[in-house]
Amino acid sequence: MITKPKGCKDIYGREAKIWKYIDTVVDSVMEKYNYNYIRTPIFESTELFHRGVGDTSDIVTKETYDFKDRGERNITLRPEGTAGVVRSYIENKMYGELNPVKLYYNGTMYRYERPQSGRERELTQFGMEVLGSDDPLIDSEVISVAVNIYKMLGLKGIKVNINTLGDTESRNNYRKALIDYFTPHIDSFCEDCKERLNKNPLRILDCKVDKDNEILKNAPTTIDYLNDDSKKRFDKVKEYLDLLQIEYIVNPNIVRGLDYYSHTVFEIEADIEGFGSNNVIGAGGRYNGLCEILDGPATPGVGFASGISRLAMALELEEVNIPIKEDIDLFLLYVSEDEKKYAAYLSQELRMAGYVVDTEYTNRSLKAQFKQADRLNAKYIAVLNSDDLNNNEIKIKNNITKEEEIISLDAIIYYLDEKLIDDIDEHSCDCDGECDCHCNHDEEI
RNA sequence: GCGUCAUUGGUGAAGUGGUUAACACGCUAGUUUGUGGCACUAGUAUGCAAGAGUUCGAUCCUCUUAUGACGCCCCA
Repeated sequence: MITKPKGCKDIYGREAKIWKYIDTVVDSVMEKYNYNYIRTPIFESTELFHRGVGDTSDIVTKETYDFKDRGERNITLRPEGTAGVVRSYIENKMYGELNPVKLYYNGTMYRYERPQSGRERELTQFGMEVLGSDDPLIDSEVISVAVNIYKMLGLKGIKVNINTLGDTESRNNYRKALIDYFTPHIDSFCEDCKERLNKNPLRILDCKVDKDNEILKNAPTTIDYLNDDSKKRFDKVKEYLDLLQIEYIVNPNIVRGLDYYSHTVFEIEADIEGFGSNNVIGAGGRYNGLCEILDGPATPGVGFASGISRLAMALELEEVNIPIKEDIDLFLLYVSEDEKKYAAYLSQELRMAGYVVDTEYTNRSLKAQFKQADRLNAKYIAVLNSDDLNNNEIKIKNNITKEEEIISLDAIIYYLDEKLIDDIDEHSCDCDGECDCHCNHDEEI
């Protein structure tokens, strides 16, 4: 048997519907904030990611899907969305357009990782990038978009952690201060932290092993090393977040691994039982240095990304009421070939008129067809009977109340119209629109 | 790259070094004569992830590989 590659997943059935629902919410919120959808290639020149990420971490050396194509070009499957979007911004000279450029994407990413909770080799992320503005309001807006998407989805227990790394100067000073601070005490830390000391000292701050180490608790924080401009900037971000009524926690241990990050960084957690060791559902930050690294004009940027798979998991764990259509309007049953032909004709007519109609395709017994109709949650069923059809009539049955009526074939659309509109009025998610379930009470998705 | 545990049918799974791999759900068909969902009956793994080894004999023991779940490193 041929199986899917390691760390990949087939999304189908109910799960696929949840994914699609998340996509619709993402689209609608992004559109309201006037972000434009962008699709960039799933693979890019290897150099794009190598340059963007630098060679300090394991990312480039062991965690990307790299290959040579038949033309000997070095290709990498995109491991994240930002680099491709920024490349596109530069290559298409979007900096000459109305700025800032506000973009969002939604697509698959590829990381050569060992699969575990919330980690797959093929993952789907949506994200957003704003290029061409250094205004702290944009930082706040990006965070608020993220939070509002989660709220619209119906997630509760959303926690925003923010921090600032300051500008390059502040960041470098801080890094140096951290090394100076930890070096005399490094023996009391775990082996991994000893490794991190010179490679990536910021990572010591969120070490899982040493999280209770007293020395760690008294470590210098980024905020102590901010220069005045950076400090003011961070205050502004917080001020705007307050204004937007986004709750947040300043968490000095939030860091980003890569050098191009500066100023605002944030992670959004969802407090959900059974979510594994890592409950971060989205993260982002400002990357004012990236555009230049990629040979573009110096352009400030800020972005955010979130994995769909974990969001879907979160929605299921929280038992969020998701408006998923799980029924059909009408199921047509038949026995003879003539009736089958009429079923084919009628189902097409009704589908074009806007109804969700299904019928029998495997020539099963009538009994089996009734079962099938039930499994599909058909609201109405109709057994096509040649005698009725010859009289220009059809027997249609409400599959919930079991009421049966014989109506004229010509009237079937009017009949369904009337009946199904009634049903829609009655539709509710048991909360009468008063709770925060965010389900759509007026239309079905 | 490292570690722990796992892998039996469409599904949930029981089970044992020795001829027919339990039970349940599901599915298909029949009893039912063109109005079902109940009930009853029948059918539904030539095989216990793959390969190699130990053994008279292995689904069960050993090794290797693959995949999965979870964790470490890393985390864009």
